[in-house]
Amino acid sequence: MPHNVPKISINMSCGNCPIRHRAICAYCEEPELERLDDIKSYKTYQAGETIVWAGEEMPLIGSVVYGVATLSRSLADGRRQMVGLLLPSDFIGRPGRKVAPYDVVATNEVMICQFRANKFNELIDDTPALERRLLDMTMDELDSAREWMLLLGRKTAREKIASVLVIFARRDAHLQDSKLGNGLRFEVPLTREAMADYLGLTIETVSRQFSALKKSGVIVMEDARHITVPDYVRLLDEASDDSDGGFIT
Amino acid sequence: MPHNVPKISINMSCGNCPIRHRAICAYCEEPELERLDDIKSYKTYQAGETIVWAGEEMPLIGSVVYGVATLSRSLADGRRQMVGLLLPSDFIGRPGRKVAPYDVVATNEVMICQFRANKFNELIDDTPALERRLLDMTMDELDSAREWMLLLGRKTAREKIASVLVIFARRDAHLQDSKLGNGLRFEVPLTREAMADYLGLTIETVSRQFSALKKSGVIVMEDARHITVPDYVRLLDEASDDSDGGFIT
DNA sequence: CGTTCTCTTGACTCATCTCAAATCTGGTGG
DNA sequence: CCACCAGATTTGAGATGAGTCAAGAGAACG
Repeated sequence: MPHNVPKISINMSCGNCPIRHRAICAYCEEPELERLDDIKSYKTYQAGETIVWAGEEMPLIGSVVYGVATLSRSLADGRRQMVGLLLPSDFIGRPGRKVAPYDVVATNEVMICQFRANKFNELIDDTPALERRLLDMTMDELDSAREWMLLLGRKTAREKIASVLVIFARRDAHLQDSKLGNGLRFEVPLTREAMADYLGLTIETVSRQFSALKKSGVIVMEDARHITVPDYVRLLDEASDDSDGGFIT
Repeated sequence: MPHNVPKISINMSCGNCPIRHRAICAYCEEPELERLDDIKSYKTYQAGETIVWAGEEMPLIGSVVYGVATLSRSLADGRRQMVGLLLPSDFIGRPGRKVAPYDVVATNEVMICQFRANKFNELIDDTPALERRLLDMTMDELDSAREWMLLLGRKTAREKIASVLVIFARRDAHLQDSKLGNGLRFEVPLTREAMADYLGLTIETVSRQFSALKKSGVIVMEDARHITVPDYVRLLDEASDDSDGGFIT
């Protein structure tokens, strides 16, 4: 397990789980948590490991506890598009689904809180707190998928890179519990290839746009994976992200 | 009202509504339907009318009864991306949402079964059939949004056009209750501009690809809005849609 | 019949991709 | 400690798919 990751005992109970208040279980109270406790188990996957293969039987349903995984689809000739990024507390699977529609790949070491599928399907049917939480999470994902459609369909390569950097910056500030602002330094959690798949670009274009943003002074690159943003508003501007009316988000 | 649309009385009750078995109310039984009946009203919008403005207060929550509407987002400089197509039975709105994240525009004349927002929010909280249906519909939408991400990020202009034609063909076959197959003839329900916004292209490119597919014999164009597909599998092939393993879908 | 809107086509530009090679990095074994 | 290797990243040169700008052809409408 990476050393900068919360220590988790395999016997951990839901009550002291790090994603307790953001995951599918967020709206549950004690009695419901106990039922979840009964049907869950933790499993870890290595960096690079494919957790689920698209087109094959859906082998699990559960939540990411730590690590980053990607959701992606491919065309027959190998062109690949990432369709989602799974961060801690995000949910994998759909109640009642038999065949997986996407590949799920661990980019880091990933721990998943897995539920036994048939048990979970029963549980969700008579646990409104669980179902409502899943609805809210699914609607949030739908909103981000649509935001991503705007990026994929209409943004330039430079805007795409700036946009993904904003996302990484936000994620990092959230993890560190620090504020977004100037001088922010964070790690790029994906390879250039994964970013290319995420943004609908080639890895060469990703690399070139990093260089271009560096040359323009929008970012400072310590190395390929460590970025400092001298002027956060400038970065937001490069992303053409008009969702916020000028507020730092 | 267009003449080829089901006749709908404004006093129609849920029991004989054309979208009764596919909309948000699909899982409801008589008593629940009656409660919906109480808080609903039908409203029609003209072709071209903007039903909801992104960034403004969400003025309604409800279902499309007939007609086609589009969901779209724009960047500050006017670049526009469609993020969803609303067909009969599709749901508009999110319980509890105050600000609309997308523009909703009627392409046809559209009728919407509207619910009073606060009443609907109350109702969904104690009507599991309603909530479960909304969850299923939202998950379906998430799947199609992700499918669309693959198209936007990785398909060529020609593949994009072929893909959207497959969608129109399916929709038409479904409406007509006819089978998909060779010699299929259908109407293109969107302008070239709307298709461009849908596919992340310009209208010129859309037009050129129509011409190219015509020249290759993949489609026959009676006029700009009426297409015949001599060989349906060929069209599927042009779309590079590998989701089905060769079955006609 | 103009008028207006949608659609098509042409000529040219440019952003991104493709193919290829160089550089950097971390890890391995001698 | 150093030489070597594999994988990740960067950079260059040239090709190309889609965009831009502009004009013309249909179709719909009053």
